[in-house]
Amino acid sequence: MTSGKPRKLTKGLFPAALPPGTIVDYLPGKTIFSQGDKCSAVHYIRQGVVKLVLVSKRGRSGVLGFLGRGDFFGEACIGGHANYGTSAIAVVASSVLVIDRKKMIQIIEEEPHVCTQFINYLLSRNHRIEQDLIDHLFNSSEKRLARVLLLLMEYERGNENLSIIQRVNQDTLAEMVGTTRPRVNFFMNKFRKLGYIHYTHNGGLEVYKSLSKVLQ
Amino acid sequence: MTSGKPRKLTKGLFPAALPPGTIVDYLPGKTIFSQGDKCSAVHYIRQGVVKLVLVSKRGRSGVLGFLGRGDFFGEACIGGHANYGTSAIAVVASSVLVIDRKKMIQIIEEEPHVCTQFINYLLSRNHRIEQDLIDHLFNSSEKRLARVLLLLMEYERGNENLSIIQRVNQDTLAEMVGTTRPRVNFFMNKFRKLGYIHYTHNGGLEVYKSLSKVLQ
DNA sequence: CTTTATCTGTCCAATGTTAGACAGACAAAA
DNA sequence: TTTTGTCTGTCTAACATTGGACAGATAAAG
Repeated sequence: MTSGKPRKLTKGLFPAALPPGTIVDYLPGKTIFSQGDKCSAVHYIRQGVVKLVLVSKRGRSGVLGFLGRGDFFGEACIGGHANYGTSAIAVVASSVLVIDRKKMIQIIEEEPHVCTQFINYLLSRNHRIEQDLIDHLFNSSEKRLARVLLLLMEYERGNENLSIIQRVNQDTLAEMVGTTRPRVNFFMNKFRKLGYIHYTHNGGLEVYKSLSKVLQ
Repeated sequence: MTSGKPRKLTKGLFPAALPPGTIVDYLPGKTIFSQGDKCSAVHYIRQGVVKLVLVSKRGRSGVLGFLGRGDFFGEACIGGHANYGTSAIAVVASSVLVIDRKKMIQIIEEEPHVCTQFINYLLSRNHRIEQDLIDHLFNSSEKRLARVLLLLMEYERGNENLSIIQRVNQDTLAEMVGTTRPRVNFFMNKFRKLGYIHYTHNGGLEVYKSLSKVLQ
């Protein structure tokens, strides 16, 4: 581990080293924790997809992002946050390792290997959020929608069962993009007319690589 | 450090523990590194304010954020990024500790204390970026501008010399908010008419707490 | 079967935003 | 002094977006 070569986050490397915790399974749509709940455990996704949802002061809700296998959430409690800042909701059937905050801090302090891995994870997570911010800084909602769809397709590939896009409706897309549902609908139809996406017979959604043309 | 109490990032705790590096001073407006440069060192702000600037594919530029004393930047290279993703520019006279990537990785691996502190830092940084993203998800550019001004005033208070806001013109504000300069101008005048901000005789800008009313 | 709930497709008026331009104020440089 | 550069204030037409509504399709629940 003292190699000078750039190291990348190795997804799924954690489970072995992680402290013992409770494994909890969630059905699609189930709430794992709610915004404002007391923040006492770190969560690690063993399997599945989880979305982080936020409700603004004025009651609007937004999706902060989707997380998949190997991602942590609720990790802010390590840094001393008393309450979760978002709700976490399972998008597909998901298996989550729940690790007590104290245990997590302990193992981070005692296992240099876990500590450096966690740093790598945080850096990559950081980068992802930053990309989202950049997306909002530069792109129109049409482009943001295209980007969200393309990102979702990556999760799709990671998961064997093609069930994610089935579960993400135009409302959720609007919350992710930060716009309204009619607007999402407008662009979805546009993308369809341009042949960038396709609605399958069984209510699914196919996103083609050509959609990336929208991002110029 | 095995206390169960929530711990917060202690700003300015790093310097003693950080590996030896080169201290470099920058004058206001000087570029510390440019987007695309080879990424071989982590930077730590001993004193001053630095902004991270990004140029999009289509040539638009945006400000990703301001960083102050105790913040790191260019830390993505720890995670294996080969090039800096943004430019870093000194906003006021700044003193920066430049730490070789390998040395930083080494000390993180060898000093549990540094490792946990760095994790705390990354968590807090993460939170800040997330707040920016939330801002873009929910707020209009008027509110984002108000928020940016209020955030800048916090830096102002941290620094003895009231020189930051003097250096941040409407162009930069537009880049931070993700809108156009005339739009910024429009809102600035609106805020002024409402008595939320005030242009001082010497070209400075005073932001009053009442500006937070804009954020509802 | 009927009801209920959910999702999509569509429309519209009001509002927000962009991209470009141009003039005036001002200070630093020549 | 003149020039140059930078910043603010202002305007406008084109365009993007919101928020609200409503109807139809479809599937699940009673």
